[in-house]
Amino acid sequence: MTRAAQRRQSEERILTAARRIFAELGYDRTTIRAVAAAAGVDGGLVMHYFGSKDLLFARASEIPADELPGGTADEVAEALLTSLGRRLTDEPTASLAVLRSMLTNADAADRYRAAGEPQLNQLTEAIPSSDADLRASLLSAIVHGVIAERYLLRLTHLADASPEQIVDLLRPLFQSLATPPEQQPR
Amino acid sequence: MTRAAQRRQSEERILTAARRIFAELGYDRTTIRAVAAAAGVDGGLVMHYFGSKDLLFARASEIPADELPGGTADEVAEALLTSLGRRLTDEPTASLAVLRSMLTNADAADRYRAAGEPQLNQLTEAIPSSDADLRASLLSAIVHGVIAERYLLRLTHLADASPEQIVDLLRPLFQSLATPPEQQPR
DNA sequence: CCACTGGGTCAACGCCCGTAGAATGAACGG
DNA sequence: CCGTTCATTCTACGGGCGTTGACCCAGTGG
Repeated sequence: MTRAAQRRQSEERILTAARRIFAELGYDRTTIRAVAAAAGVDGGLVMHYFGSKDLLFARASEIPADELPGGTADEVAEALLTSLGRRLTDEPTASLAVLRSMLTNADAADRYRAAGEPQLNQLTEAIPSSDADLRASLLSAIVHGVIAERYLLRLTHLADASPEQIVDLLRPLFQSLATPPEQQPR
Repeated sequence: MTRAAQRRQSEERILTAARRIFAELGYDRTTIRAVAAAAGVDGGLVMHYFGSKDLLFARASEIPADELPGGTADEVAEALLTSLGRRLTDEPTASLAVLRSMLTNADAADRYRAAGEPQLNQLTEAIPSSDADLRASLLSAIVHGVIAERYLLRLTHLADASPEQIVDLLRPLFQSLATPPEQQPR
């Protein structure tokens, strides 16, 4: 195998292992040695490629931004539900790594805020109300609360439920938050 | 000062410092030395009194159970809102210590589950629906999600909002979750 | 007043971690 | 074919941690 390919493969194996272990144990409890062992390489190699544990975490927890399409409050709420349904269907390991670490690691907390900010802004703009920012924050808190308890804490009823069931139960809540009283149809 | 009083005072100072630091940094990042320093004593004394870091955490994070009165689904939902309002008004340090650590510490996760279980059961029993357990879990997830983002992540809009404002926005959501369709007045 | 209990301190041990740097050997380019 | 690059490993250092046990000294009870 060529050297370039070898390197790409090793980096990929390290990143995959890092994502899994960071998501399982959080930043503090994952050790570079453990990641290296899971990837089948030596710890020094991880250093050599990624520079430090912080940088490895940064690379392992890069999250593809899940943009919400603009539109009316109802449409944006529905888009947020769809996005949630997707994240409840296939487990997003990289964002779980951030979620698992955000309460005990400042970097992870920043990354969490940064990842949620565009969604938050889009929600805020779509909600026609003076307390739009608080409503948007509550929506975001609900989404992340559900994901955290399902995947990280594995509370049985949330872990066992189907994505559709959860999304259906949350739909009226999202509509209620997205639609202030003075805008609701009577 | 008598020796018994001296000891009680020292234990109390240690526990208070431990609660604050555990809530701030989480289990892993708080060191016994830091707790001892904050309490103005030596690290060895903490060991002497509490036996181990785990036991100290257990003692520091004892949570007074916040029982929900029974009743109809609506009443229980309102009681849950009241309880939330109380927790949004005066910061519950001990339960923040658990919350901060639950994603990275198995003990904290267990304590979190144990603390939420009675509320969860009471909610489940009050909700007249086959998916009552999922609805109750969602309610619990929302409560904890809001508290976590307000106190631990300090997302500005949630941290700045008044408890009343938050409770008022959540009331319709709680009613929606507590009242399944076939029970709703038309 | 004296023997003793017990609150409190201090220094040290053993462990694990992130990180650094030298060493090795196989792919590479001319 | 040979010098060089580079993927990879190995060994070690320095620091922080939980935990331990010896030690000191002020209350305490008789």
